[in-house]
Amino acid sequence: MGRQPCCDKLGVKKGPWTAEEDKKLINFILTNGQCCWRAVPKLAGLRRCGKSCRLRWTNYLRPDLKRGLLTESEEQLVIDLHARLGNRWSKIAARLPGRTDNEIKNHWNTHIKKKLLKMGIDPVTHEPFHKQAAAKETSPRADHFPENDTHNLQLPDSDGIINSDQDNSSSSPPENSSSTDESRLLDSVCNDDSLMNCLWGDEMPLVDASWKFPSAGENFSNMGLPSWDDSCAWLLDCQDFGIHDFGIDCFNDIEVNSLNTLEMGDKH
DNA sequence: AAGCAAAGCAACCGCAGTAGA
DNA sequence: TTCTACTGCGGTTGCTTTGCT
Repeated sequence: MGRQPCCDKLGVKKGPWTAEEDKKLINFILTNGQCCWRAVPKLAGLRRCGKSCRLRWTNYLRPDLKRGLLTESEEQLVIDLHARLGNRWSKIAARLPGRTDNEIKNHWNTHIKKKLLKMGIDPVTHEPFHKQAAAKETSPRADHFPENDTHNLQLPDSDGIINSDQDNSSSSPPENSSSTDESRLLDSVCNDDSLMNCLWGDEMPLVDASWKFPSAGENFSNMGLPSWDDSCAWLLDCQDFGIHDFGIDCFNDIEVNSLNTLEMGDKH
């Protein structure tokens, strides 16, 4: 007869995670791997909903996460992907190793949207505003808000990918901005067949960032973690508690050294 | 230094699809 | 086959930080 509810809601803590909670969650997952999230809070000794644990882990604690602002090229990639995929942040995030959908979504809403508006580009349709205005005059059907304009976006095929021959108008850089370095970068990306194949291949990330979780008893040292440049931020976070508090003794000397170096560099 | 507003971001909410009982 | 939990996703909220007056 059904299953137990995900969490009883009563006595479940909400709001920002404390360092102590993070520590418990990381410790638990590093020891036991990702089992069913519903059981995690109980087993880890957390007064949190399983959903909240999963979110915290995937958006913040995962060791393969990059922290910090998106680079220019990442940002440009997001713009291009958004033009093709729309607000499907998880799909977009899948093409940017080490980035979460939440992070990209936030970055889009706070930075990229404004940037595009400044450039005179509608962040929803990726069309220059002047072009839209012209279309509005010629077509009464265009008389609606872009926010609701899902038809104006190219609908992807079953793989979520738009045919490139239909894509020229929506994703090619608008005329009034084509002289920027960013659009040139985008051009080069779009013109690179192998790269585009990689980009638009079925569920194929730019870099295989699929993060295999160690099964119980296994640790991270032999599972091909992403580069230390990419993942060090996570460890720096861990430094808040002391890395060995997690029982992560699997890091080799080089890794710990690089961590120390980064830590030194981070001091300001 | 204090107060206010804007920006940034972590976390929550609710819905939809999927899978198990 | 139906019901319900699980999971993932996108939208939204609200707290914290930063910048300005």
